[in-house]
Amino acid sequence: MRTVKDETQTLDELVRSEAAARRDRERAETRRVILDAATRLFAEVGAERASMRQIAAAAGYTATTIYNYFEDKDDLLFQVVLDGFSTFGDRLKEAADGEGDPAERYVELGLAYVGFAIDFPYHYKLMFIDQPELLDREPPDGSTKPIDSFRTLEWTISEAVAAGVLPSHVGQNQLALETWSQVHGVAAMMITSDYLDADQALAVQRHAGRSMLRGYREEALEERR
Amino acid sequence: MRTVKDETQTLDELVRSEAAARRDRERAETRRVILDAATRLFAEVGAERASMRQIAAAAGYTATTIYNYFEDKDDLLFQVVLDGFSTFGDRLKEAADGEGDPAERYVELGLAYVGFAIDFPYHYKLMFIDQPELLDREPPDGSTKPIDSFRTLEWTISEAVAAGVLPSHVGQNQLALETWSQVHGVAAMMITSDYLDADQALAVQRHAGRSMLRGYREEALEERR
DNA sequence: GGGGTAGGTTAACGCCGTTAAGTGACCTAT
DNA sequence: ATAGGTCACTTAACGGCGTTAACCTACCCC
Repeated sequence: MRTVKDETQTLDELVRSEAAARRDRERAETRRVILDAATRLFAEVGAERASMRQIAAAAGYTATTIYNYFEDKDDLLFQVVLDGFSTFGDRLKEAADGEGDPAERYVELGLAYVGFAIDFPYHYKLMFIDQPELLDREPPDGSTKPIDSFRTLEWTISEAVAAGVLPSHVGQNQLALETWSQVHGVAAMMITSDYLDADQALAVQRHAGRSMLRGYREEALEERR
Repeated sequence: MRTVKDETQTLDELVRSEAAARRDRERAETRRVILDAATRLFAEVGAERASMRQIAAAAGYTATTIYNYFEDKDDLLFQVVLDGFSTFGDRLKEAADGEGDPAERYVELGLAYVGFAIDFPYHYKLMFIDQPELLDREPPDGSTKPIDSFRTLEWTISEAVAAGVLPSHVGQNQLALETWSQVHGVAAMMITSDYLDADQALAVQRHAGRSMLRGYREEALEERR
């Protein structure tokens, strides 16, 4: 009944590898389904109010199944947040790579930041308001840390300093913190309070960002006198 | 056995009113004990993680007793937040009434805002980050709404506009939103992230606030040309 | 002194996140 | 072909949560 050893092994391995591949595919698919359900529910009712049982039911499973794919609720949240940071990083990069001089790009970066908060308010809330400690968590798969999305900001600022648009004696780190605080303030106010809707937030950022830059530029000019 | 009608009534009423007074006093005292325990626990472990049972135990009661004094956990939280807004309003007023020209007071107001966040980080977190919807809630005892604390900000801004330090064509409401967003950004970053400690937050506010003002003033000057 | 009331308790409900144990289908190997 | 093992998934349970209902008891008032 047995064929030559080589052929048998080859067939065996083929069968085995195809089975393994299918298992992997199905596993990834289930993981995706759960992750999508979690993202939707976190977005709709907030991270705290979305329960594991609800998420599992939305994905077509019972709560305990989630623990086959994620460590716990916190881990599930983290994976959702990682998706958010990926988009966030892309948006910032896009804005920073746009046309215009360093000053213009500085302003555009602020608008892109607020724009992300407008387009993904629930992600923003998770990433920067509710679970800011995730900013510093190391992704298990070795990809870049969330906080690295901010390299774009630092780079844009250093270019602006080099161009003489921002003052150099303040320190680039402090300028980055000031800028980040300012844009985060607008985003956070829009998301958590009723006093700033999306349109107002953009208007506020447009004017406040330019005013900030204007003040900085004045200081940079003085610096060179 | 009965004495004259008048005397009897007087004595009766005296006894009754003293008993009632004692009841009221004890009731207020118990309420205070619970409120203090709640404030401490909310501050120490966060509003979400502090349970009614823990708060009650810290106050020397069982959980259900709290419901004799507060509607529910949310109401308890609100009362803590109201205390915070009282202090907050005082701090802002103090800064706005200080010496100096309108420009100086504008900067000082921003520093006072961040200063409150530094001195009462847990209150700030409850008031503006975790439960911002309480900003608009009406206090049951008819006292001023939390959001009214911001009248000081609006007043300071309108003085600065009148003095020609801030541009007038932007609108005072928008200027207030821009300013509030900026200071809130610094406060929120300090409290929720690890990238800004108290000293840095003050340094950031000092410089960013002045830069902002500088940009605004430039614009106000142009306006009059 | 008897009845009502106010402040406190215990017990319970239906949630929550999470773990342990069990079930059944499919894979593997003889 | 079938026994054994693995893996996805389920049910059951634990302790804790916010909150309500029922009860107890000490005091106030008539």
